[in-house]
Parts: sequence; structure tokens; C-alpha cells
Amino acid sequence: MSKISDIIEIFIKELLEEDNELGVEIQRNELANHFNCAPSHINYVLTTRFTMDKGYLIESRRGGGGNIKILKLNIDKNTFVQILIDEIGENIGKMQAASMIDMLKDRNLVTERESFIMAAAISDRSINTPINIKNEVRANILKSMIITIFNHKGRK
Amino acid sequence: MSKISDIIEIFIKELLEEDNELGVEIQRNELANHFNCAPSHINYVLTTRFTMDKGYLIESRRGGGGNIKILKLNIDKNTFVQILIDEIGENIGKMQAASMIDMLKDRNLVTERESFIMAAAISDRSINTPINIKNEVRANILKSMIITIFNHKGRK
DNA sequence: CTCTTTGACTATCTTTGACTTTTAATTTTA
DNA sequence: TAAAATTAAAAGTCAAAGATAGTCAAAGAG
Repeated sequence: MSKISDIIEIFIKELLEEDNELGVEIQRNELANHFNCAPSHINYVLTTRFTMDKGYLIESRRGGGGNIKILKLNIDKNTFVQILIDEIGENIGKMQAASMIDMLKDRNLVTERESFIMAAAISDRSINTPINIKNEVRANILKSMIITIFNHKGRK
Repeated sequence: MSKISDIIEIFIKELLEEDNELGVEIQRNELANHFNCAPSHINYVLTTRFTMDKGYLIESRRGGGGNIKILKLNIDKNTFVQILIDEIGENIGKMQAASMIDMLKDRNLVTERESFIMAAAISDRSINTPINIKNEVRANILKSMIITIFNHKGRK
């Protein structure tokens, strides 16, 4: 049973790649209709997959002719690190952490191998702590790695 | 009466051999159902038989459409990796961990930047757990990173 | 005693829908 | 006809229900 959320995510990302540069514009109801899901499902996908820490910006307008714009940001590194650190905060789940690492790779801020190393470090099975502190430990490790990366601008 | 755990273990290993390369994806409840055991039994098998040390990597997602992925890493016994893994064992102090990372860098098995990332991940400050489990957590993370690196040797 | 099996409880992720808010379009009215 | 009121067309929010997987400890088996 393929997850509709994932399918919608991929669909939007494909739109973004085709329509390079400025981002894409969608209509929530139309898209929901196309995938035969609840309109609010689109919001779910947007808020879980197209967040700022993954480098996206969402704008929207309600009312007749309203729409949702999804923009892929191109922001400078320092701002970006700050957003990431803020987003991680005191604790972070494994999915969010993993997709943050993917994003770093997609943006060529880390190599593929580095992304694997990072993913290994913050995987649920590496962090064999009591469950109630897992997400805190993960947050610390991830922040630490990210800060390190951005402080050693030398060659990858 | 052969142990159901053993049967499940063999079953999964067969799946892995068929489906060469990428690893297999299972659904916990489905598998539990198939073997008529408690779902948590699957976890038991995974955590006792498909550990990192044995060269397996487990990934999973909860929620609708959730699943468990089991990946077999190509790690030959008695290789350098295996020696490192054995040396790390169940726990490792920060000094020893740091010097292992240095050694990897000295031998050009990891780049300088990778070594920084690794060091950041296993630093005492990152691992903000109760003191009594720090070295265990560090060991797990380090092993996980090392296994990953050697498994992706080709693509730097 | 150690390893296996089970199940109650927990955590996380997805899907849906009822209700709200905002804004454009349309109609009414002075 | 221009402002005001109304209607309709979006999008947003939030929480409940559903779908998985994880954890932990107790009971069972050898």
C-alpha cells in the first residue's frame, strides 16, 4: 500500500524540477481531486515535506482563484545553518532528521558519503538510549555535526 | 520443535538472497501473521539476529504504509572493518574513539572533513546521555558510521 | 540461568472531515 | 456607478480515527 503522501510529495518535486527556477503554483482542491484525497491532505504533505528547514517556502492565497505557491529557496549558507539549528531545537524525530540530511545532500552541501555517515550516526538503532531521551540525543548529535561541517569549509 | 525465531531468521535471510542487492522490505504485522506469532516477536528476531555487528542495517517507518527494511551490508569477515568493530565492542571511551577516527584519517580511509563529522558525532558533548551509558551509545554510533563507510567504499 | 515468546502499553505517522478564515466575484443599493 | 453587502470559492486548522512499528517486562521453555 503505497502512501499517498509520498506520491504527492514526489509529484510536487517533479513539478518543481520541470518548472525550474521560480517554483510552482498549485490549486489545493484540484490536486486533492487528482489524487482522490482530502484537501487538507495537501496541507499535511506541505507541512511535513516542504518545510523551511528543507529549503522550501510556501505562499498561498485564499478566495476565488486562490492558490498555493511552493518555492525552492536558494539562501546563503549561514542563514541556512541557523534555520537548521533552530529547527532541530532540543529534540528531533528520526524522519525529520533523515530528511534534513537528504536535503543537505540534494543541495550539495555534503557529499553522498558524508550523508551516509550522518544518517548512520543519528539512526534509531545507533542511538541505543532509553526511549525518552532518544530525540534529544539525536538533536545534539545532528546539531554538532552540522555545525562542524559548516565550520570546516575546506574541501569536502 | 524448531524455534520460531530461527525459522523467521532463515525466512528473512532467504528473502535477502533472492532479492539481492537492495535489501528487503517487510510489514511487521503481515510477517507476524504469516508465522502466527506476536508482532513484537519480529522485533526480537531483528534485534538479536540482524544486528549491525552482523552486518545488517534496519530501517523502519511507522504509521499508514509503514514497513521495515532490512539491508545486508557486504562486509567480509576477518577484514579490517571487522577488527575495528570487535575492538569497539560494547562500549568505548572518547579518547579511544577519537584515536580510532584519527587512524582512519591517517590511512586515508576517510577525508578530513569526514573525520570531523565523526568526531563531532561521538563527542561527549553530543552524547548527552546519563554518564553510565555514554560509552555504550558512543560505541554504537561509531560502529554504525564505520560500517556505513566501508559499505560505501566505492563512492566517495 | 539464559534465551524465547507473548501481550499490554506507547510512540509515530497518515488519512479524513468538520469547522474556520480569507478573499475574489457578484449583486444590491444609494 | 461606486461603495456596500452578499455569496461563493478557495485555503487553513485541528483533532479524531486509523495504521503501523517500538518498548519493556513478565511468563515460559530448555
